[in-house]
Amino acid sequence: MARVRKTVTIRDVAEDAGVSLQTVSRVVNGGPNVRPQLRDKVRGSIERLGYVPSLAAQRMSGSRSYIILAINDRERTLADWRERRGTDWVDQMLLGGILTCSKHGYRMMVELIDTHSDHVERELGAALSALQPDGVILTPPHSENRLITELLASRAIPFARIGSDTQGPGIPMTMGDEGAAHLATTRLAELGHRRIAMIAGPSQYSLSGWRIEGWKRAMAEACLPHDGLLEVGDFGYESGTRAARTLLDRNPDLTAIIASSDQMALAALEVARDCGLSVPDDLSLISFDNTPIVRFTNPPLTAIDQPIAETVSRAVEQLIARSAGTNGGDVIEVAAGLVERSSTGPPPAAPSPARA
Amino acid sequence: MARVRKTVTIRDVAEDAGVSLQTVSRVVNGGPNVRPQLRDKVRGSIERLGYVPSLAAQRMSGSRSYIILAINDRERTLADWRERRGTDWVDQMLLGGILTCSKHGYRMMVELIDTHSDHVERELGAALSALQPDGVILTPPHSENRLITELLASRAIPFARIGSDTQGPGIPMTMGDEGAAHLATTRLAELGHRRIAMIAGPSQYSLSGWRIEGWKRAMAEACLPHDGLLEVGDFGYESGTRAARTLLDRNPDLTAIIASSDQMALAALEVARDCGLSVPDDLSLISFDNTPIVRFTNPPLTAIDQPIAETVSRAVEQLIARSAGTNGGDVIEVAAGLVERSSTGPPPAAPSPARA
DNA sequence: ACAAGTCTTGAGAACGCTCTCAAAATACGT
DNA sequence: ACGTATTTTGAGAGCGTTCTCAAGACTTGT
Repeated sequence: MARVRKTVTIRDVAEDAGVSLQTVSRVVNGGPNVRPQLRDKVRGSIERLGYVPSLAAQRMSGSRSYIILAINDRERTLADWRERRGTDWVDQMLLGGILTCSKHGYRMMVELIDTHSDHVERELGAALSALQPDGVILTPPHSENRLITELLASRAIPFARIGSDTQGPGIPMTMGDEGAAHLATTRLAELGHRRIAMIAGPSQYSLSGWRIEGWKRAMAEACLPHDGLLEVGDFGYESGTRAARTLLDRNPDLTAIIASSDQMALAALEVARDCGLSVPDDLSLISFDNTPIVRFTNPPLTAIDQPIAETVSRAVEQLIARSAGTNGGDVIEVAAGLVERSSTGPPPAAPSPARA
Repeated sequence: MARVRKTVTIRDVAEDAGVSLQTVSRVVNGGPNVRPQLRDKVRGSIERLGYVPSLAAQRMSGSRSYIILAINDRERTLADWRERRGTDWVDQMLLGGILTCSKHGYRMMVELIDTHSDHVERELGAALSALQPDGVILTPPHSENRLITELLASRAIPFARIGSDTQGPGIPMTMGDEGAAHLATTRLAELGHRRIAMIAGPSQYSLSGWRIEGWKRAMAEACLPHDGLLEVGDFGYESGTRAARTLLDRNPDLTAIIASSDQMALAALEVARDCGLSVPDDLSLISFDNTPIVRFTNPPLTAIDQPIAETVSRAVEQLIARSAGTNGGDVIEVAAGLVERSSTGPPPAAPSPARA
C-alpha cells in the first residue's frame, strides 16, 4: 500500500534548498534580485520535490487569484445541452480560454447565470465573492446588462464585454458582425442574387443591429433595395421557421437568405424543403455561427465563422495584463470569416416553377 | 463614480450580528449546536451584507477545497474543438457536473491532460497541487491509466473512473456498454437483419470489449454467426472509413452496421453512399454517442445515447459524499438508451442490385 | 579606506477561514 | 438546591502563500 504523500509546500522547498521561504517565493514568481546561483539551486529543489504553489494560498496572501471567470447564460446553455444542440459558445470559450489561461498560469472557470432572473446580481455576486476572479468574460446578452457591468465595475474587477461596444466600464470586444454580414451579402450579390433577405436576431443584442447595418450597406453598395427583406427572430429554431415563411411568402422573387444563427438557418432550410425549393439551386442560404452541426446538414451550410475562441483568448490576455483596468479602452475587434459550403450558388435563371 | 466595495468577510458578519466569528462559521456550514434564535440573527446579517465565504480561504483552513476536477484528453479535445467536431464529452461532463456541483456548493474545473505524453504524472500532479480538488473524475482513456490512478491513490484523493471497471482504487462507473450493444444488435435482429457487423473501438478501452461482448451475446441469442463481422477502429473518421470498406467488401450479404462512435458511423454512411447503398433501405446503421451532429445527417442516425451527464452527476455525488474513499466500491452503472431515427429499418428483401 | 548607495536575503505580519479546545450557559438527576 | 452531563459560545492557533520592511552583503566614487 502506497504511503499517502503529504503536500509539498514552499517551506519544504526552502528547507531543501537551505534558503528562506521568501526567496523561494521570489524564484517561483520570477521576482528580481536573486543571485543566479541561488535561483538555480532553488529551481532544482522545486523540480526535485515537485513543488507547485497552492492556488488557494496564493489567493489568500497575494492580490491575485489566478482565476478568470467566464459567464454564460444558464437557461440557454442548459437548454442547448439538454436538447443536444451543442453548446458552441461554451465550447469555444473553453477552447480559447483554457489554453490562454494555462499559458499564463491562470485557470478558467465557467459560471452559468440566469439572465432574466432578478437574482442576476445575487448569483454573480456570490460567484465573485467565492472565486474572487482576476477577470471576468461576459458574453451576450450579459455583456450589455447594466446590472452586471455595474456590479463588476463597483467591485473593481476587470472584465471584457464580448459582442458589445456600448459605452461604460469593461473592455468591449466585437467579432466583426457588421463586416461579416457585409461579406456574406456581398458574396451573394456577386453570385448574382438581387433579393437577399436577412433574418436578424433580437434587437436587444447590439450585434443584431450591426449585422443589419452590414447587410444594408452591402445591399446599398450593390444598388439593391432591401425593403421587405428583413425579419427578426430570437436565434431559436421556431423563430427561424416563422421568419423564413414570412420572407418567402412576401417575396416570390427571393433567392437568398442570411440567417443570424445556425438554428434559424436550419429552420429556413426546412422551410425551403417544405416549399419544394432546392438549396442552393432555388435558394441560397448563409448562416451565422458555424457550429459543428452545419457541416452535416444536407446540403452543408455556408456559414459565417465567429472567431469566438480567438476573441476569448484575446480577452483573457487583456484581462491578465490588466491593461484596461475597469475603464473601457478602444473596442477590440477580431474579424469573422466566411466558410463556403454547398448551400450557396448562383440564383436560378427564372423563378422556380415550384413558386408562384 | 461608484465607490469600490470592500469584500465582506466573516468578521464583518460576526460584528454585525454581535457574535463571534466562530459562530458565523457554524451557521454558514450548517453546524450543530447553535440556538435557533442566534442562527436566525446571523442568517439575517449574512443576507443583508451579502456575505459569501471565500473559496480560497475555506480551502486554506479547512480540509475541503470544494472543487471537483474533471480530466479530459487534451489532444482529442483540442482536435475536436479545432476541427469543430463538437466536444461532446466535455459538454456532457459540464452539464452533469456543474449543476450537481453547484447544488452542493462545489465548483467544477476542467483540466486537459496529455494522455500519451510521459508527463502525465507531472501535468496531473501540478493540477492536483495547485487546485487540491476534493475529487477527480476520469474519463476514458485516463480512467484506465495506471500512472494516473496510482498517483491519485497515493495522494488519497477520491476519484471516479468512468468507462472502467478494472480492479484498483477509485470508484468504477460504467455506462452500460454491454447492454447498449446488446440492445442495438437485438433491435436490428428484430427488424430481420441476419448479418450485423460491429465496428469496435480500440482494444485498450475496456468499453470496446464490453460492446463486442454485448453484440456477440445478442447475435448468439438470435442464433446468428458473427464471423467476419468485426472490425476495429480508433473512434476517428478515417478508421471508420477503412473498417466500413473492409466489412462491405468482405460481406456482400451485410445489411447492418453498429459503429462504436458517431464519427465512425458518419464514415460508414459516406462509404455506403459511395457504394451506392441507401441507408436505411440497403444498409441499417446505428452509432454510439448520439452527439448533436447525428441529428442533422441525411438520414439522421439511430444512435445509442451515452448517459454521460447522468454518470458524471452521480460521480460528483459519490465524490462529494466521499462514500468510497480511495478504495473501490461496487461498479456503478447507468444504462444507455437507444434513440431511433431514420438510419435503421428492415433489411432489403434481396441483396441490393448495386452490390455483387 | 570610508561613506553612501545598490543588490540580495530574511523575518514577521497578514489574508479569511476552520480547527481544537476550553469556558460559559443551560439542562438534568437526585 | 447541588453536582454532573450536555449544549452553546468563543478564543487562539494554523493553513500556505505574498506582502512590507529591515538587515546584511556587496558595489561604487572619492
